[in-house]
Amino acid sequence: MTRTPPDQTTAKRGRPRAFDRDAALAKATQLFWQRGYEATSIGELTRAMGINPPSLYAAFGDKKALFLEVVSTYGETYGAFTRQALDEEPRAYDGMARLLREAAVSFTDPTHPRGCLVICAATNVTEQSSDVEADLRALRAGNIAEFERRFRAAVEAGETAPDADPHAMANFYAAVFQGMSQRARDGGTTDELRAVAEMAIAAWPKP
Amino acid sequence: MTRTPPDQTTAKRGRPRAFDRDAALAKATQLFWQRGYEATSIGELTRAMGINPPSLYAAFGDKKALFLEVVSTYGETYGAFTRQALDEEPRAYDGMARLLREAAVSFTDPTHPRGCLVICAATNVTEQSSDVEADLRALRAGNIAEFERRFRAAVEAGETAPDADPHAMANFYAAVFQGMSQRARDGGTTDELRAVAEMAIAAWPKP
DNA sequence: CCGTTTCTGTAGTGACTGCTATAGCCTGGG
DNA sequence: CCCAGGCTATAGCAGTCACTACAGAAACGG
Repeated sequence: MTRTPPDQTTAKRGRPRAFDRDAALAKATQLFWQRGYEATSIGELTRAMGINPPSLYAAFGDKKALFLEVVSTYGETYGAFTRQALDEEPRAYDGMARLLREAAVSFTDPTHPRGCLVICAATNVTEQSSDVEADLRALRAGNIAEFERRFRAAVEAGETAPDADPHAMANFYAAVFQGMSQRARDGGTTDELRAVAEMAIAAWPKP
Repeated sequence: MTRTPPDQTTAKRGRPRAFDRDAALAKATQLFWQRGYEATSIGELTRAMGINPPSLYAAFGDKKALFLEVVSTYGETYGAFTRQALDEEPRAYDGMARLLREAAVSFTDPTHPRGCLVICAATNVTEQSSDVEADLRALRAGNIAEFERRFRAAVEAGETAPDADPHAMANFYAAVFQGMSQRARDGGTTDELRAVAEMAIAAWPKP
């Protein structure tokens, strides 16, 4: 293990890297997001990134590590709106409504691939990549658990009908969110996704 | 083009087939359903079907044709409940409710892979299989169009609020259905999917 | 019996997969 | 100025992919 993780502040001995690491990562993100993990080959990646295989492996480790880094930065950029919506809105209802409405826009944004990378980029996978699939699955499970915690607090705070079930609500809104991603991939328009969001918001068990 | 399509009633000249074509197709269905189209290799298929590659190609054409035949029989068996629910229930509300409740059971049935094959078996795909992806996409689009037709009739029949939007409703229930498939793939239980179904059913715009 | 037809297993095809050995290039520190 | 360190490109690794040429086996009609 001689490879240094992304750490651009250390001493700069040796020949400097000839490409922009962040720009290359962004290119990889686009490809993985569009085609998925296994359907994107190293050849496609290096071509899009404008580098040769040894440079990719020196900079990112291997295909799996590159993908996980893509997923990580995705969560801090494109996918950050979900956590923000829940964190910044005082009431769970407002947070979930904002989350779904912003998803309708983000999932159909023409400046990047459609849908959510965490949901769609590692679904059809061979046995040898089942750990990558499991990683994304765990991310999704964490998000749903976050939904449920938020909803449980909301029920206790009287923001819902008193008999509302936080677990059921978390599963419902997760299914709607993941369904919206799927619909976006299939070509659903922003307005169509917005309509889905509004019907799901209207299903909130009001107090 | 000397190959004969599945036609077991024609004259039986030549050496007879040594394996059960339907049983082999069922095995292929399980594999494609579980892993997806491209992640399932001919080697895995022939091993599971108990035959050699030439037998597979003689009986089914090629990988793409085999998959499409799998999809076709899937629609007449495992996936038939969706059409039946809408066709057999006089009221659209009852049809959709039944469809979602049966999906909660079917998507988590332990006797076969989870979720819906049409939704999940060709999502991450290379360029050379984009036609397969498009085929399933078209099937999904057809189902949504069917939802919308059914809902439009329901609105005109006064089975909903008068200002209900059939297009929005079709998109909403399609998203929930596809989301339930995704949740099932991620390990969601029958009861959790049932809870999702009930919240979606409760969102029906009642008259 | 023969000849035709179709299936079967063996053993490959070329093209691609993720990945890397090697050698040369370019930089810093001493 | 030299050398060590890290990046670069070329070229190629073993393995797998979907698919098939070939020859033998098993059924039919005549």
